Amino acid sequence: MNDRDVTRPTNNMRGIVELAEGGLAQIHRVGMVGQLSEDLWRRLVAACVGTRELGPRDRLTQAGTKISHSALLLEGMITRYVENARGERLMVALQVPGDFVDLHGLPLGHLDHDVCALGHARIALFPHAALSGIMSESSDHARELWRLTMIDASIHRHWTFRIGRLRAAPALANFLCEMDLRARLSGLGQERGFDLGLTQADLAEVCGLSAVHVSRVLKDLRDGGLCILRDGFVEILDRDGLVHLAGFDPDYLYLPWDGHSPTS
Amino acid sequence: MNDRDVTRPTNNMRGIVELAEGGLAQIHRVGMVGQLSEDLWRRLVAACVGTRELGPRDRLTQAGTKISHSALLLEGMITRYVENARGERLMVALQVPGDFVDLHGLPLGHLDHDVCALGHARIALFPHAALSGIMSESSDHARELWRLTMIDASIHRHWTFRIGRLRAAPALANFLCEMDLRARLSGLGQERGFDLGLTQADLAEVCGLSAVHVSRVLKDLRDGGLCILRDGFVEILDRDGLVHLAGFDPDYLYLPWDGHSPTS
DNA sequence: CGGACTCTTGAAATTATTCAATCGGGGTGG
DNA sequence: CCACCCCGATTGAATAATTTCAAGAGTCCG
Repeated sequence: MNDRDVTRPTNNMRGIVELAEGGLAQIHRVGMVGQLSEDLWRRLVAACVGTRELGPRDRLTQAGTKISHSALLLEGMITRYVENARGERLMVALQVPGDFVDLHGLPLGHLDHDVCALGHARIALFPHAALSGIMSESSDHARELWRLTMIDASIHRHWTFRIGRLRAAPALANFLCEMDLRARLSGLGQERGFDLGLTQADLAEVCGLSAVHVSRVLKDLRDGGLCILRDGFVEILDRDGLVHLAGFDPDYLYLPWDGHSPTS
Repeated sequence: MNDRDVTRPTNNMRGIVELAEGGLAQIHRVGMVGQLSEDLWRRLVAACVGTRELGPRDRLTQAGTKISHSALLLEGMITRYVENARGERLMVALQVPGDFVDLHGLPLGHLDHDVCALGHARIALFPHAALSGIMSESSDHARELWRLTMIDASIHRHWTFRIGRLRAAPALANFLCEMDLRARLSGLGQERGFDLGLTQADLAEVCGLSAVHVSRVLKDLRDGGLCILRDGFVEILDRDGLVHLAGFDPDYLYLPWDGHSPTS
């Protein structure tokens, strides 16, 4: 219980007045949106109505609330989590710069989960009306946006697999491998490691473990010379060893150079 | 190991010659596709190139293989599962009649997981080219199809939550509640219960448990007067009790009458 | 300095897995 | 027809994995 209470999101929604107009020039392409066509990207930049700053644990969206905009993460990290009536909670996704955070809100209208910032974050906002306009102009663009959300769904599937079939140590290693790769793709992260803004309690919520057990497993990874997590920074000591322990295979991320063509 | 080997899928792909042409009249609308607009449904029926019969454990699609058609499940049940190089395996979705089985293959081009029939199943096939045509004619239709896949993703999230945060008994109860509801929506399933074509080993793969433990937990549910699973049929004795144990809330299924409008 | 948060560690309890044996039903080949 | 075998389910016992409870150390910050 205490593990959970300490990370409750705040409800500092920050008014629309704080939108930074003219921030469009600051929208650079990294990570996932780098896969989009030039033409779609230009239209997205034109459709952006501004950026917004989020502080730690600021909630962006709440389950069940209708939404009219979708957000692209520019800086920082954002978590999406499911919580039931009993307060049991699990993170079901983690977004890095270049990820759309709630593009699925466009076809769905409202979300089934909450969305909140982990540390400081900056997002770009796109009105659903404008996105719908882009979709109706070009079905290729519609498919590109659809595809982004389907990669997100693929990641969901592998998170399910990770939690359901891997033991604590391989599961944590697997998660760290995924984030190491995604962080490097989004411009964060170097050969040495990457900045994962998570506490051990957060990691527990990602992997369906208790915070205490995460502490023990991280000690094992550390003692095993695989990686060290300190102050939110994951230092990779033995990437091959980590990948092997995790049984990590990045196919599910649908990276553009993985030998498959994206569409038929 | 043995638990897994016994349920290995067969590779009886059944040739395209077995397509039952003119089976279009047999495509009735149940379950999820009942949410689609009349107009889209008509176009889908026109785009269908036939139906196909699948036997128990027949594999429909394999991870990594390019696909050119998507399938709508008409009868029976189909499972989607993730498997890693070590043979560890987990079911990540279960489809009932009225569900599109691999519509996400349209924007993705190939799947990250395997798809196979549980018992006997019948599917309707739609060429991606025809579906792309439907999408380009109407962005409303594109959005409807997109929405179906996003509900699928929502279910993924809640499967992750179930496995990551619920104990064995609540998790199994939660899964049974979901399938009870979805089976009734797809025309299977009565007040008394529903036909879930799963063995205990299958249930273990759904909930990330061992088959032995599933057996024990089912005994507890039986002894507790909640439900009885026999020969694949789930008899619901105390639906409220089951829902309570599970902490089940069906919001994540985005049912059309749940008080939210589907789109903005 | 106090308070909140994070991490660590030990010990006990709980939960789930593994191993192993058994039992019954349904099919199959002799 | 019957013996046999495979599969699914069940149960016990031992083991392993993980959680919970509890205490304490270090850090940051007002």
